[in-house]
Amino acid sequence: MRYPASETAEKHVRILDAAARLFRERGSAGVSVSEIMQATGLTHGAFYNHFASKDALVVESLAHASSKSLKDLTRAQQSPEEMIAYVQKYLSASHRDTPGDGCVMTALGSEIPREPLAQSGFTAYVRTTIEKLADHFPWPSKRSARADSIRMLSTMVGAVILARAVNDAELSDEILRDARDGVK
Amino acid sequence: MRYPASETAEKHVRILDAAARLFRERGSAGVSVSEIMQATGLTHGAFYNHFASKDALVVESLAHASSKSLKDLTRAQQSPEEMIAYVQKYLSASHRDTPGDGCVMTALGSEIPREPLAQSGFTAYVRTTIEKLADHFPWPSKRSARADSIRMLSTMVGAVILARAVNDAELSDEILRDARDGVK
DNA sequence: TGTACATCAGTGAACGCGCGTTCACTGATGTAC
DNA sequence: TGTACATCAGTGAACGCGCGTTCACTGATGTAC
Repeated sequence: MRYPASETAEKHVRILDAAARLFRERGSAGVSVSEIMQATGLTHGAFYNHFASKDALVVESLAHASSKSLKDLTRAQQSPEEMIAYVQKYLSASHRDTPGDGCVMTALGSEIPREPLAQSGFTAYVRTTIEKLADHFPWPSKRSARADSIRMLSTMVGAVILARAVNDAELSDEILRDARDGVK
Repeated sequence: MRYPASETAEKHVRILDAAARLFRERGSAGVSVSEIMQATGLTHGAFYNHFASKDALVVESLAHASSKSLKDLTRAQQSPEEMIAYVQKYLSASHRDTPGDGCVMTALGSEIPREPLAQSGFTAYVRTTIEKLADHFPWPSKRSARADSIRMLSTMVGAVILARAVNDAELSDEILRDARDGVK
């Protein structure tokens, strides 16, 4: 049957939200179209009224998630203290424990090379993050800010990925703690 | 038909080698049992004479790959210069461009949390790598060597993952270069 | 404002496909005598 | 040393399953008059 036009756009966003969360939690190959549609309260057949293919959803949902993360970073630009807080939160147990709400780089970093269609969006996300960190984090020298930003982002991404992968809680906490201590 | 007993063990290792390479290149979900067996010159049916399941192969082949990587690191323990060279090589374009021969952390880091059976082996690999870097890399202070080692490993892993994921060659090179410069 | 009809998002059965896994069969190897 | 037979790794057809995708159908919504 036909549905109110006002609801269609809202459902589109709900699919994106559910997909962005599930893909970050389980990888794009680890979630089926049916599961995503079930999470939005619809059936799988309706999916193709919203997206051309699962691949297209992967691309769009990761861009969606990245854009949300960038909004948080943009909000933190207000002050050096908030930039430091942003990085500390990135390296927190709560970020480690909620990949579905977290950064796409840490949730899917090692899978992106195998998703060629998602690489351009991902690259833009990495580039913008590097620039914002370089421009607004309180670096000792402005001359080396960009290189410092790249190194810090690499440490953040690597630390969260390792902290999630390791099945020893103490080692995981230690990795995050040491990474945070390197920022202070 | 029956085959020479001497060849059986050798075939087992060939399966492990092919699996370790393909899994690092394409992820464990991205490679089929048939492909792996084809890569060793056998048919898929023979697989179950060597391994109980695909999951078991994932576990064993990643342990196999990790143990090979650790041998390289152990070889570098001979001198501080070789430890620095090891890290520089880790952060090289050649490591970035050959994930099938490279470090399991960078090839599969963000997928390990979804492979519970592989986590124990992975954790042991991370722990040993941290310890070897802490013990043999020329750190300025022995007191902070372990925390420095964890930070450096995080940077190495994050930088190679980002350098592989990004589809802009300049940015990719820049990430590796800046990460290397942080080590010198 | 009321009526008749076209629209189109959602449903759920059905599709082809590739996957992990099983199994009856093969036949050279290894062993018992 | 020679012979008879049991062993067992490899083959390839077959299995059930879940996947992405398609499609005929439904019926409330939006529109034309």
